[in-house]
Amino acid sequence: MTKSYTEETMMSSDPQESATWTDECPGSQDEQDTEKKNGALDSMHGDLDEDEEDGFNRLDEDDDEEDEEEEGDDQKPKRRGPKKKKMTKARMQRFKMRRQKANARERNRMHGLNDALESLRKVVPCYSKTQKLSKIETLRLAKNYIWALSEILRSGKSPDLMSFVQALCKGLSQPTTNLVAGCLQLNPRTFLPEQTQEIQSHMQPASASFAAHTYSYQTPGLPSPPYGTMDSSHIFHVKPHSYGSALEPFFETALPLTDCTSPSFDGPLSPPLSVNGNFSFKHEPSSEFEKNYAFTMHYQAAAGLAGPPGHAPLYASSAPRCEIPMENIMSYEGHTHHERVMNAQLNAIFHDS
DNA sequence: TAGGCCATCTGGTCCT
DNA sequence: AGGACCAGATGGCCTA
Repeated sequence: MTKSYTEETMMSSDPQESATWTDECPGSQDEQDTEKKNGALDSMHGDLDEDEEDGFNRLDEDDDEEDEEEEGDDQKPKRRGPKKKKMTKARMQRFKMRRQKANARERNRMHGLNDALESLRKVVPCYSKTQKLSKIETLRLAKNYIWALSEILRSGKSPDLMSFVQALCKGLSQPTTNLVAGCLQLNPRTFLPEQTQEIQSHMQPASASFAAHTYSYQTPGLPSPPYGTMDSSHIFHVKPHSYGSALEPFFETALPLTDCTSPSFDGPLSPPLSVNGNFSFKHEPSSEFEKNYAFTMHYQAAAGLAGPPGHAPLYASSAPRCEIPMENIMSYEGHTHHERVMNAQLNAIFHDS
């Protein structure tokens, strides 16, 4: 929705015509919804318009009835303090005008909030114009992403793609997890705990550490599943048509790897892979597992940025690489100059030194 | 049809 | 007094 309910609009709308003030703003579905809702609500007020005096007198009567219930004695004063002002037609109009202005402000405020959320969607992994993440999933994914990037900077070591995706998907719903995996062209089954254990055995220490972090936190207090579970079991419940099912029986018996009681981390992780899609991954399967599943991400020379000098070589690991067409991960269109600058900076982080 | 997600309205509270 | 912010309520849309 792009409509902006200006104060002029609100001010120009005669309260007497409140049932139709939104008719001046036809447009999108949202706008039409707004019109419908406003119309419905205004029609309620419209009823008040017709007999507003009666309506507010009824309110007063209700209050009086309450007083009678409370005090149960007609001889006692019905109300203490200043007597309620009678709602005259003029006061009713002012009230409606204030309410309309407040509603317009609130709409604009929420639109601003949604705009900010949309901006956030564009800078977290797996941005898609067609399949938008929900608000809550966007926030969770962003939190994971920030955590993952921070962890990379802190440790100066690059995780493998699997660990990164696991971190990204922490606490996310199953559909979102599938979406992230799909965006990264990963088989969600590779997140399975068993696989993770095997992966970790193949990992370079840094990656293993990263994965350990991945499973060392949980999202407490989240609502009903699939949200907020520390284990990754929901990740395995992928749609059959989305991914291979050769190992399905195996995964169905998978045991949770995660210690769901650990409060050490409250958010998911996400790899530096999406922001601008410029990271290079080469696929050189070096193990049977990797040949089957793995797209192990290798962050070139990520070390040394956050770590002590001379730490960089840690990242020139022998970990397998994969080449991921980043345009599939995130669309570049719609990114602002600022975002591109940020992407360039991130690239520098992972490619320099 | 139930549940999830969303936009909007609304009244309350706090701040300027 | 008026605006910002918040949370609850409500109803629409969509999907499994």
